Amino acid sequence: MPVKAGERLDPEATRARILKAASEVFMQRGIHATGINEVAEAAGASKLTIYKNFGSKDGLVEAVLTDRTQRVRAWHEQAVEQAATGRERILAIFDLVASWYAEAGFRGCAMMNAATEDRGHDGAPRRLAQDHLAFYRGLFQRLLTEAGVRDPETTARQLVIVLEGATIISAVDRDPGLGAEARVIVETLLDAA
Amino acid sequence: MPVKAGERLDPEATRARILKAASEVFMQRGIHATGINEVAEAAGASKLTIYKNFGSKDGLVEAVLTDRTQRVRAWHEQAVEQAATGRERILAIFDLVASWYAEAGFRGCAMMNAATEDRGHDGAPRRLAQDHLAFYRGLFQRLLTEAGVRDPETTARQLVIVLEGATIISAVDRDPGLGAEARVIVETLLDAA
DNA sequence: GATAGATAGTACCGATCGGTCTTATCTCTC
DNA sequence: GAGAGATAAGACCGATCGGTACTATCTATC
Repeated sequence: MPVKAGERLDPEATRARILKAASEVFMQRGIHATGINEVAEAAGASKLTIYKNFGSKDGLVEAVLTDRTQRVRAWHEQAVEQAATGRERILAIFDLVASWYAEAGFRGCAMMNAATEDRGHDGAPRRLAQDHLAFYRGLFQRLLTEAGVRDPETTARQLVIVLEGATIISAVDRDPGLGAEARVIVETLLDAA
Repeated sequence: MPVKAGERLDPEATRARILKAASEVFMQRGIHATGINEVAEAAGASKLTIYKNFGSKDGLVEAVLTDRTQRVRAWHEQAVEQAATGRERILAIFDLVASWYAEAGFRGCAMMNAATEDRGHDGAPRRLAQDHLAFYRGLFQRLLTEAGVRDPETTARQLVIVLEGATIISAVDRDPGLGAEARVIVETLLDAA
């Protein structure tokens, strides 16, 4: 049948529903391992609607990753704003990711995972992953400058290394404790900076 | 034709040749994206020989990763033995990985990449990746104990985070400078430990 | 209420994948 | 030199994939 009986006809909501379902199934099973039919079933949408909205699987992947990085950035900006000092603001980022590690079904960073799956290509996944890393570098550098650190650029790069290292190990080992461990490293690096 | 004319008939060498070719093509293009036919062509072997030796693609993947983790461990043990003090030995590990980051076509850690591609399954890739992380933890803990660090277990976990973070960022950004950056972090952590 | 757009469901297509099988030809061992 | 094992080359199979086409039916708009 067409349009589930009694439901509103809302293209925006349909697109958002597909994005959410695709994001979840891509994260849990991997992008390459997930077929469009699975996305359609998970989203309660038809393949026609998916291709009307995103053109191709690559287009869907790019849209999912773009949506994801934007949401993650917004969450970080929000968490930072709710903390007081420069140092507290930096630690707030690691408290936020620690809460992600503790979520059921945590599978790492969507952008790094996609870039890893798509290695060998220089397409959207790798570009978006690089942009995502650059966002972290910029955010840390801004906060470190506010905190009066001597070399914000260098320390920012160090914090990104710690963040991504904790993320991938947490995903592989299914260990939510990496959030606390990363925080300890960050405090040491901030003390030394 | 059969057996390339004039070549020795050496099953061990054939198996090793397939492992090497599969390892390279898997790393460059991704495991999921690489078909058995591509492995066969890269190895100069037939599909029959591959399936005789490894049973299935999963078997080949497991053999490649097992071979890889063993080689990496041996290289690390060797690099460690050639350095003098406990601290120098730890830094020797990061000098070794820094040289990997600088290699053309560096694509990250084979075990982490495979586990990421295969997320959603609890098969050999994830198990071997966990074993690989455990090896690093054990090696660092041993060296930190030799160096007289107060809490070798905690510091070892910190060093693994730095190592894996630098590795994935180097792979995504194609930036060999991550090796030097990781070394600086490690020195800071060792000074504080 | 007529028209247009959005959508579900499903069949379908060509390509590719993992895996099997056959054939022929090489090397090695006795 | 005869038999056994190893190997290359490639045809083949069923399943699945990304993507398209078609039909039917819903909602939104005028």
